[in-house]
Amino acid sequence: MTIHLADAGGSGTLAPCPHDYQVNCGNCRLNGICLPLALESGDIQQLDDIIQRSKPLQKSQHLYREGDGFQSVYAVRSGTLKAYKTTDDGREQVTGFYFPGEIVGMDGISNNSHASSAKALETAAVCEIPFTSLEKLSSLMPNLQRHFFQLMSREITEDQQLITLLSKNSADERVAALMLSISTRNARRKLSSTQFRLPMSRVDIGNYLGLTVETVSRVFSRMQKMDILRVDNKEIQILDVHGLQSMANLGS
Amino acid sequence: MTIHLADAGGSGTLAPCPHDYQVNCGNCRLNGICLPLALESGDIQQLDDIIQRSKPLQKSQHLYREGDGFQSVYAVRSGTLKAYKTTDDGREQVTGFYFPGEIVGMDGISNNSHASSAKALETAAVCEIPFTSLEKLSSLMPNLQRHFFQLMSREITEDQQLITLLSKNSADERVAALMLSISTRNARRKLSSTQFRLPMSRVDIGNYLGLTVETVSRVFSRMQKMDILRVDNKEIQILDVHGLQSMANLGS
DNA sequence: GTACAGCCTTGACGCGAATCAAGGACCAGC
DNA sequence: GCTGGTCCTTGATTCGCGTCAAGGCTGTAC
Repeated sequence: MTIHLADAGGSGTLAPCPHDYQVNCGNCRLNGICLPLALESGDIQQLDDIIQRSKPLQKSQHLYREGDGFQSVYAVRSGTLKAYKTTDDGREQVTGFYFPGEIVGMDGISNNSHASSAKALETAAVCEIPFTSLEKLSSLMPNLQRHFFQLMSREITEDQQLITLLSKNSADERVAALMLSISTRNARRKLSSTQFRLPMSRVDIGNYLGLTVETVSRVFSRMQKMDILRVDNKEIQILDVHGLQSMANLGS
Repeated sequence: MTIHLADAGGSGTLAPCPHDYQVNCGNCRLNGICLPLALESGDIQQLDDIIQRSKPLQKSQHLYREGDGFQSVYAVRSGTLKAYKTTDDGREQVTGFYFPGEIVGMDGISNNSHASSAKALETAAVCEIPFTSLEKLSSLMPNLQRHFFQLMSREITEDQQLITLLSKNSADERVAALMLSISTRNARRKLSSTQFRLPMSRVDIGNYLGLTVETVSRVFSRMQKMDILRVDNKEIQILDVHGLQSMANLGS
């Protein structure tokens, strides 16, 4: 038996990867929802040229940490990441979960340093996109520039939805909204929208939704009792989508 | 007596303004903190050429409404705006306050339609920046492209700070943090950081911070009793900055 | 001046989620 | 197998803020 992965388990930044894992934007099955969206094949090739692929992150390994110098944004290729900030008193605010096809790291652009940390919730692979290269390419490719503006704008509107959720909605509504969000994002990737495994812990969910673990757990129990969800540890099955939607009770 | 301002008081979108109010980016005293930041004078002229200035908005007049088609972003030149979303049940979530030199409307880029409404809290003037023109100019001027990326990224990090505030901090801490934020933004514009008039109502503050009017009012009373602030209706005087900071108890 | 509307403040009370506490389930390592 | 650690669940209690209610203040129109 041969060990292929040298330098495994390091907790620092990514090491460059000697081989490319035979993946490129042209043949990646996420290219319809990821950055290459709206690019023509010639342009995709150019984008592909600036992207660096490295060995996967292990569970709980950091992609970057709060305060690290900002160099790149990252497209998630597989697995899930969480972005979070740590407050003075050591508590954690999760600012987002990132699934395959989604871009993480855009909060580092404003100060040239990352405003949050990003950590793998399970084994995860990312495509590193050096930002200065992306900027140059964006100047040449209006579609890319526009798409990246749109991605940043989407991050803004999603954050604003979370703000509303935290400010106006009950614990039940918050958890229901998160389940629906995960369901929708799964559907985008042609996965089941009614049955999935949560990549994050109850603590992470609580830290994202502004709730304690106990409350999250109680909400799951309640939903199970109402036959809206079947919950088996991290396995979730949505039994009643409409029930879940009316429980989420989302504004506009 | 001659009336110069025709078409006053309309509640719709901005009417083009026949004259330019003798303002341009080159001589605007906000150009050190606004979009022209980091541009050379020749470039500033080009930026100035795409900007449309129109007559001021009256108090409570809308700049745009949720769902309106997205055409432009806006730089605040004077006065204050609030951005907000209305939930199904008619409640209002304020997503931000915008002071002179700040850019509002970036949440419309992702869907080509505004995700929130923007309304003047007092008489306010804005510079309208048509987005397609801004995109073209950005392709030609790397500094402008970068700066606009940074502005969007800052909006993201600020939203994330609000998320943390809503999720982790008490009513006292939230109000203290807002007062400090306003104080800082005043300082940026060379105004007093310790004495100012709040442009927004208690209701707006509550809708921004996820609190009720009553709670906001109680917090102000408490701060006054502790000699941290002097509150006279909308006039605020910060008596003890350090007290206010420790009350805000902000993470990282 | 008076009247009215909108905004702000203060008090009494109740509810929902945090906190505190205990125990069970699952997994990795031995 | 057993052990220890982490994660999850459930119950009892507490507390901060929302809700309800009443009244005062400010500004504007007349």
